[in-house]
Amino acid sequence: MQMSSEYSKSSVDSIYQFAKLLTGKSLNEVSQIPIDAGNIKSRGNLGSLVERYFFKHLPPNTHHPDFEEVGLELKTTGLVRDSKGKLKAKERLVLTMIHYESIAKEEWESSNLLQKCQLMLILFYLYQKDKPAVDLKFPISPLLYRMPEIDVPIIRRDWEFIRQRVLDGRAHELSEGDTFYLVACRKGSGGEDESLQNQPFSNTKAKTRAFSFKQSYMNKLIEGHIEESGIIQLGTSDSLYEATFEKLEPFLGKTLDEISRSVDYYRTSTNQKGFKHSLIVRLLSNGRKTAPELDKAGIEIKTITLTQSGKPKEHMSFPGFRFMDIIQQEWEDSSFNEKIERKFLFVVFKLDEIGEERLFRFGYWNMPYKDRLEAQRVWEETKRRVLIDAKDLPKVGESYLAHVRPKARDGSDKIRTPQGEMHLKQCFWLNQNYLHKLVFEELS
DNA sequence: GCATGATCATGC
DNA sequence: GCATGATCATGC
Repeated sequence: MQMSSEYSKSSVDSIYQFAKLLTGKSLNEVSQIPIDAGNIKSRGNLGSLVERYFFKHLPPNTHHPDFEEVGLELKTTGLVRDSKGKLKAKERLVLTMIHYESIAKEEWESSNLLQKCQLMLILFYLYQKDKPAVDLKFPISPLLYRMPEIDVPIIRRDWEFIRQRVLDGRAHELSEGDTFYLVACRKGSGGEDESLQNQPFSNTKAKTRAFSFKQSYMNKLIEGHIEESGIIQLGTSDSLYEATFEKLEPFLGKTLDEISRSVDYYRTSTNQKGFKHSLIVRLLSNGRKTAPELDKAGIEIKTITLTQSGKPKEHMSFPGFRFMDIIQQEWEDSSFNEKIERKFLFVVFKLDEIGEERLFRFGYWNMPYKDRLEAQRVWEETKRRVLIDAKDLPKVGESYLAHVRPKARDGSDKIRTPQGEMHLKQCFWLNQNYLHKLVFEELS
């Protein structure tokens, strides 16, 4: 992918857009400065490596946010997969140290915590044991976290609870279970003397603590973020899923042109009807015309384009059939049956306000049994009617699932019917309405 | 806006 | 030359 080497530190959006370039990559793959030998092997501190090698930004050594000018704090945090393959927070997100002396004098509105954490850019990397930090990938797009209005009262209450403990001279009694979203977590090494601090209203030393968001709070954020960005959560770590995800996810929301440029493959004619399909194959196969791995798995890549209102622009066609063939076949060995039993990879585009197509979502899918029965019904009905009158075949209104329509090279692409006439070649189509339901109910 | 009819460029 | 995935076009 072509990388822009510049971003503006005075624009949140610019920083955010720049950060998105990390999506699907590791720091090593995108770093514009060679990474020092010492850091190449490092297994920790990815956050500061990202700041140094990716953002080329030296954060202020103060309690101000990393991007001070726009009040944006940068966080880098780990993800792991649970047993079902879902992405989860590896741990709590540490926000900022608690200074017992100063928090006692603070008000919520002007608190250090709020200044630092109401606007954060959170980068999620996929944690892998023993792997150098610079090789860890960022599998999902960064999250621009603005403390949700609905969460503010709870976080504020948590903050006030912790502050009150300090005011009561009970900072040493703080525990993670005290609060709901925001917790005072232990910070520092083994709990030896050096991790003890003075507190203003008691002579008892208190453990060094930092504000952090609970792991469960992080999981909620991640879940919401994944859903919102249309990322499909795949219930498997199968490498094919993984590979597709890594290739497509960075382009969610991107225009067709941007995807086109990324693989250096362009539409040559406005009438190139299979262009998006070819483009996606190239994107998935590192620029090749075919994706043998997906072919081998019998995966059927289909693109769908939605109008601004979210309806599929077209029905979806399948290979053409010959009248003289279908009347001799059984459903089980028909090509339509063979096709719909496959696993599909749907890649969905949507027209934006100015008519530009953007990658909207994608996902694997296979047709549920009940719908396969309906497909069979339409197929049997087609076979029955071809024998009677090949010019009268199931129309779109006759099934919620599929219908039959022409599929020909041109007006002369006609074939013989059992009635002895020549008629335009036909194929099965999945109905727009069915695709619509599928995209919105089964792909997310 | 929908149903139906009619093709298009590509790649093997 | 032909199958394919997909889109364009027309009429109501």
